[in-house]
Amino acid sequence: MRALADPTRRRIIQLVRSREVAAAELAASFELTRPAISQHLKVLVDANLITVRKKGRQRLYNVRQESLKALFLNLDDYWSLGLLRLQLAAEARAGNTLK
Amino acid sequence: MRALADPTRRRIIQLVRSREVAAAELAASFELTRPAISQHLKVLVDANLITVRKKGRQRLYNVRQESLKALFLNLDDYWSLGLLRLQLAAEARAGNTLK
DNA sequence: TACTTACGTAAGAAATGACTAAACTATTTG
DNA sequence: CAAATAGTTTAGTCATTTCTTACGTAAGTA
Repeated sequence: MRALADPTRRRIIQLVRSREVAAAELAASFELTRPAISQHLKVLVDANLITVRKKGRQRLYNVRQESLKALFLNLDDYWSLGLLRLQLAAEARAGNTLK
Repeated sequence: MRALADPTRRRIIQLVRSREVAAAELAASFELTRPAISQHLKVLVDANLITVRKKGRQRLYNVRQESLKALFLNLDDYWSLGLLRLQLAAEARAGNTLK
């Protein structure tokens, strides 16, 4: 949860959400130095929110959707939000366009 | 999001999740001084995650579930987690015990 | 009115966090 | 092997966060 507190890290997650991205490419998306991004990536990896894979001399980062989902489901439960229940109703109302 | 980074504040949210709780009662649940708790409460109120109500000389705090839900739904969308979709399927599988 | 209760606010210390520049490591390329 | 590339690690700075103690305030009580 602490790992999600920083806006840069949240953007990183968004960038690696759909595909593997190399560290340099990530750094290019920000106005920060590469070490700064590298450190953010370490935090995210340590928090188990993203994965790293070595490919040649680059490191490819990718989101770990399951961990993010688990985190949210836990909080939903911990705080008795009934979030999922809510959405269930909303989708039923909307005519069940997906399934 | 930053407001949720602190573990003390997350516990506070849990404590005020089901009913209104006075500041002193909250402080008693932690090994922190009352001013410390008061400051955490301020952060949570400023972040619009909980509400305050004056009753005589006490201040009653209560969670603002809608804000929390909105926060999570936004992140779910921002990160394309499809969290709700996932759960929808799980519940259908479980036999739709709630509705 | 004076005292107590239930808080909040202010000021400052200490810890944590987010950077940068410089140095280091591993991998490919000439 | 030497040089370049892709990246991390280290050391140090500055800003923010989190706490405590001391003080201030509003509401009930004797």
